[in-house]
Amino acid sequence: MSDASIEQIRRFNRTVTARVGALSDRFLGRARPLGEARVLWEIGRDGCEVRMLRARLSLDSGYLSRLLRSLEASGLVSLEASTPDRRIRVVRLTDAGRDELSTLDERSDALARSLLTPLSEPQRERLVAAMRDVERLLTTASVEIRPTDPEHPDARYCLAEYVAELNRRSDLAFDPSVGATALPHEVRPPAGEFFVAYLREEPVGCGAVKHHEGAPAEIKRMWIAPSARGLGLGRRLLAELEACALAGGARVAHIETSGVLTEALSLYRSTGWVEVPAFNHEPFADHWFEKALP
Amino acid sequence: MSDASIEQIRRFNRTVTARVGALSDRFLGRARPLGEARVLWEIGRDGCEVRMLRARLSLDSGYLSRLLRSLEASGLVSLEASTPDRRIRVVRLTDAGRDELSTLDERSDALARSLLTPLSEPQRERLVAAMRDVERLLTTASVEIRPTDPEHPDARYCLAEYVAELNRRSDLAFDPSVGATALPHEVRPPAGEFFVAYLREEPVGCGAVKHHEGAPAEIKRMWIAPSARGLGLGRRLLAELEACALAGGARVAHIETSGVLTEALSLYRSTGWVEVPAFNHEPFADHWFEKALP
DNA sequence: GCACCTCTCTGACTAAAGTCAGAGAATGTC
DNA sequence: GACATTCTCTGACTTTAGTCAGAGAGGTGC
Repeated sequence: MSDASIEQIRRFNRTVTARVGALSDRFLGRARPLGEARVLWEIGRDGCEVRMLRARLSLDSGYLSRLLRSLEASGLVSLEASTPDRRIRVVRLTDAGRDELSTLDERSDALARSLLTPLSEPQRERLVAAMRDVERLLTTASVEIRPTDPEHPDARYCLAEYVAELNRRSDLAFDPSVGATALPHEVRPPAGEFFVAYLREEPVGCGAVKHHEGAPAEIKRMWIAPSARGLGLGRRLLAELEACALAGGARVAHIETSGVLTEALSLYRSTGWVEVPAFNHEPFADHWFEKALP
Repeated sequence: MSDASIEQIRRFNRTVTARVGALSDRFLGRARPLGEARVLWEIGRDGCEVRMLRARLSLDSGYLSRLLRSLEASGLVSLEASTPDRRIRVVRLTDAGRDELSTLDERSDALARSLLTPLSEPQRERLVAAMRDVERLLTTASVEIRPTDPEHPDARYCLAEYVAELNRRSDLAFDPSVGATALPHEVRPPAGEFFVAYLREEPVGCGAVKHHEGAPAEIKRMWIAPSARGLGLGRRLLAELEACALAGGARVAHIETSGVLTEALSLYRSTGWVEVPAFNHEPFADHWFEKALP
């Protein structure tokens, strides 16, 4: 990480927050306090739980409560108790709120246009492409991979999605409870470890390691949410899992997978894993890989 | 300007202001209101005139006055009257202020590092490169080209720099008052027009048009500040001047220039101008161009 | 010397943003 | 059924941010 990189990022921050940040605040905030505009924006067309809002905007509960009250008084949102759990409140846009959001959208478009108009066509293309890169890489950088209990709701959610995806893509019905080889206690310290990848506090991937004293560690249940693919996240998660296996004392790691998971196959092949003969009888597996950990 | 471009910019704004913007506010602002931090930052190591600060941060004079008072009370800055004009006040950082600025710098570096660390080396390189592109293109986009009176101080500044540069780069001494062909009244409506390019309210380029009823318009005094080169600004300024010539009724435009201005030569050649025999006797000129306006 | 600038400061405001402690309802846990 | 927990709301605050009108000191041009 060179000084020149750091310097470049600082220049970027300066230019972008000055130009985009300040402008977008002005654009969005006109005629409505910025806080309210942000809330309105974040609620979105489909409504949203209040606690979600609080988490996403990281606002004080009292403050948010007041903001919502003010929006309700202006007739832009309506609040109601959530049906299953009546402590939770759900906020929805009224028709007027949707109109307001549309004008916010228009302003946001106008801002975007104001950035593009002074540029020539090739410059515009380069700007948009560069913005796409920055946005994707910052998104990638903001993913956090955290050790999580395999029975934590987020872990369960990921596992369920993983199974659903396998079944969707494969003819064989995969039932994780039949011949289960990654039971909670097997991927929980000290036997192993389970990781969940979070993007803005939402689970978007998982993976597990099973330690085996004096034998290769196993990497299991690696999954990335479709919405988070193409960010290079798989590579990062895999590196994390390998590091975990190594830290657990393994010198070699094993992975088995199904040929229907084509992204996984190419990921393994491009990161130093070599295909080996079957080393177990996982019913859904048809490819087996091995890697020597450095 | 496609919808996809607009959409991409909106996504960018969202991601970047959420990630970089909010973070950098938090990073910079800790233990000190953001307003004060920004002022401290903008004063810089070498001190600065108060009116400069006001212009650059576009703050109300009363508000800035109070911010400076508060910084002075914390012992971070000292104020003194400027020596030539005692109305103007100059702010300087004290030793404590410089320390404080260093910690701001460190935080800014830490922020930059926090963006890079989760990424792989190739990703880092791409992020930095994309940030450089975005920063440069946004800078370009934020340049405003405004019609300005040729005797306005900003216009005079640009002209003086233009002359100085010609003399620096050429053996011939160029004296704009000898055989002057772009006198103020010639490049002021209705006879012509003078343009100044502003970047953050500072003049970074100029150019003039002289209309000639029923004859080719002349483009004159085109100059871009060295600090603003490489932004594609010359091309934009030239387009503006051509548009002005066209709006003034010309169907053809003329430019003469000196071979020492190599960037200008290649700009003209790459934007549809064709070299023609000398059409005037400008003492410093050795290349003459013509372009049919669409 | 006079009128007219320019730059800065002060006082008197308002609005927005954010914090904190605690109350109250609904729910899950044993 | 008691108890802890979760989620939301209220009241009482503080701090930032920003605006506006006007005063006063210092300059410039004639």
